[in-house]
Amino acid sequence: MPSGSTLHDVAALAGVSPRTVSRVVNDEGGFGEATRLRVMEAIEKVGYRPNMLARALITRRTGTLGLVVPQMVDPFFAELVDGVQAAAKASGRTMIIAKHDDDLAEFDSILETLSSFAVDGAIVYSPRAERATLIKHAMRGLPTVAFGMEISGTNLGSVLWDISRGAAIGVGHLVRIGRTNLVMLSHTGAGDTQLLPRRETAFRHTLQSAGLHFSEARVVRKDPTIDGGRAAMEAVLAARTPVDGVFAYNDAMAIGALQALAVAGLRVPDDVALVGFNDIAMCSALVPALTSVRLDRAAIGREAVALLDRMRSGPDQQQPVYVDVELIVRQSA
Amino acid sequence: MPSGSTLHDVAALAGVSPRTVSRVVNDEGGFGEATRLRVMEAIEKVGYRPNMLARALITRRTGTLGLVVPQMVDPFFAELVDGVQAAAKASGRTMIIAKHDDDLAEFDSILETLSSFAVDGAIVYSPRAERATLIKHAMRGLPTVAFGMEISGTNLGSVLWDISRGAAIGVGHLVRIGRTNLVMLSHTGAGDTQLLPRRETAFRHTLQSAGLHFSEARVVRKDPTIDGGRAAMEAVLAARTPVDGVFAYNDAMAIGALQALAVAGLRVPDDVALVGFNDIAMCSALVPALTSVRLDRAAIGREAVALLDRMRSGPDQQQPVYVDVELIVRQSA
DNA sequence: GACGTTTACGTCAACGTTGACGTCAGGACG
DNA sequence: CGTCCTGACGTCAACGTTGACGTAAACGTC
Repeated sequence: MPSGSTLHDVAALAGVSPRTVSRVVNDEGGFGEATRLRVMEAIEKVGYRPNMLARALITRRTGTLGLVVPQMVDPFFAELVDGVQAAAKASGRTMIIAKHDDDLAEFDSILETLSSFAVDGAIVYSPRAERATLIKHAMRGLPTVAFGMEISGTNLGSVLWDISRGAAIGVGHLVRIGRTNLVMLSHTGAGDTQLLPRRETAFRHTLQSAGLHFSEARVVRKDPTIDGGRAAMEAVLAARTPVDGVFAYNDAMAIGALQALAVAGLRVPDDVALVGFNDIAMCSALVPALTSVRLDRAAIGREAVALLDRMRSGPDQQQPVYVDVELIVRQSA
Repeated sequence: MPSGSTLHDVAALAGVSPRTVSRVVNDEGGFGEATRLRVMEAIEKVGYRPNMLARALITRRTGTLGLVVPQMVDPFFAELVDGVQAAAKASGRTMIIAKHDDDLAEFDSILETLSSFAVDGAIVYSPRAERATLIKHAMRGLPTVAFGMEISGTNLGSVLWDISRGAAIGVGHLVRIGRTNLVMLSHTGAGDTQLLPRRETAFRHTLQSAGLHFSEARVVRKDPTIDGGRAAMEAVLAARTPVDGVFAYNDAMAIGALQALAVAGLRVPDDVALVGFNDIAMCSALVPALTSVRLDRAAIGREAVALLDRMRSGPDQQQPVYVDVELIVRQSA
């Protein structure tokens, strides 16, 4: 089995020392052109590939980044992965991805694995905004960038987006197009304490500052899924709450709401305007196409990779990076 | 920085040799109970974590599997990842995931990275059913299981599902419920030569064996996306092809068709029955819920991991493994 | 032509771990 | 009491690579 040929094999064939082969492979300089050619030829002939394990054992660098997300079935995360991967590729690194399913033990074990593989850094969407695990591994030497939660310190950085502003823009749009009876379809999740209240708070504040009536009855909480969104919308309609505008916690809930409204014979946006959150790709494929608050996944990815770079070369503490949000207006509102 | 403590540190603290610490860590036996306790305590105190790089450099094993898919934005792949990951976790391995975006060079580079990290095996959904790259890395020593394409040899195995049968079942269901004017929404993809024709062939055969009329006009090809599905369905309606049953290449196209039918004022399933393919999770959340041909992702994952195990311990050649498909009947047909 | 500098290598050790093998004390056994 | 075995360690080298350093020849330079 030609399972592995090493620097020695190449060196023997080319009639030089392994160290010289290494120099050629890494293009360190310090070798003649004739030698280089002989070595390259030998490399070709024996099919030499550098052993990253041995290399990383010494250099403690691998050119590889780890990306950790809760899951990938939600298109938001799948698209986030795309964004980060594109950025990593653009800066010449390979990425390995892992998912933790919101399981804290799994999360810890993933970071352990990444550490032990000596990845150059990790980009992480932490389960339930867990900090302790993150800090532990960062202290042990894993440069880490966290998404959506503010954290800093040695080997730690964060990339954030302004959920509150996003929600305010989304709700503000409903107000601006003249809707006065607004409802928010929100998320029951107890764990997501970092992100959850901000949208609801922004919803309330925007209503109040527009002089519109707010009551607790105008926030319905269900699972952040299509089914949850449909159930929430059905609950609103069943309660005969007057409604001409709906702000959804995420796009999945908005899709569910769209279905419930269709079944009830209400037209979107004529009878009820609808705004989603995250702007997953599917939004533009819906009928009517869904207006949604966009988080620019490509930008998020770029910022995360760039921040990691700065962390590895710059001062210890890096400021959190904010990525802008914007409203993508389509047909539904 | 407590970046890394080694066997030596632990050994010094516990008053034994590094080799003994190694024995305790790996539970090899050959040490006394008192020693074990002292070592464990020292490990705890210095926060020792084994360095996988050094270990793997010798043992050539890491307890880690690589999973390579084209992308994860398509829920089919996201759910496939879930299935494989669950199986890997159940058998005590960690998984790292990578995606190749149907880019052959990227695919090669991913397998290279996995190889150089000495993963214990790779589970791969190859771009455009590419074989050469797969074979190359398998020969160099990477045990590999391929999805959806028949391949075998040293370090190679495959897990397959019967696309033809799935398509026949789906179309057969439309026939059985009395639909006679069937249309297939297919895929323009030129690359997917392995999988593509099988569905169309099964569609034609099933029609013919039911004594129904088949013509090329009854197969419309567009992108395998929601937009593509909608466009395809619109084309069918615009051509005034009589239609009371639709078989879609995948669920995304079926969703697009659902939209086009709704816009045209046709009821599903009363006027037109609709069958999708893959049974992504969203099928059950649609209105009407989508009847679809299911590929059991959990079973696929289990079989792939199990096959990899057999490959690493059994004879060189392993037979391809087939995973069953079934029709999940919901409201749309 | 003596001397410093550069170029093109080679040598050796180290990264952290495990495989192979050695050793020494204690116990069983005839 | 000698022999053999076993358990509980230790020693040493090796995995494949790179960092640190050495060196001999070639190349100026005044």
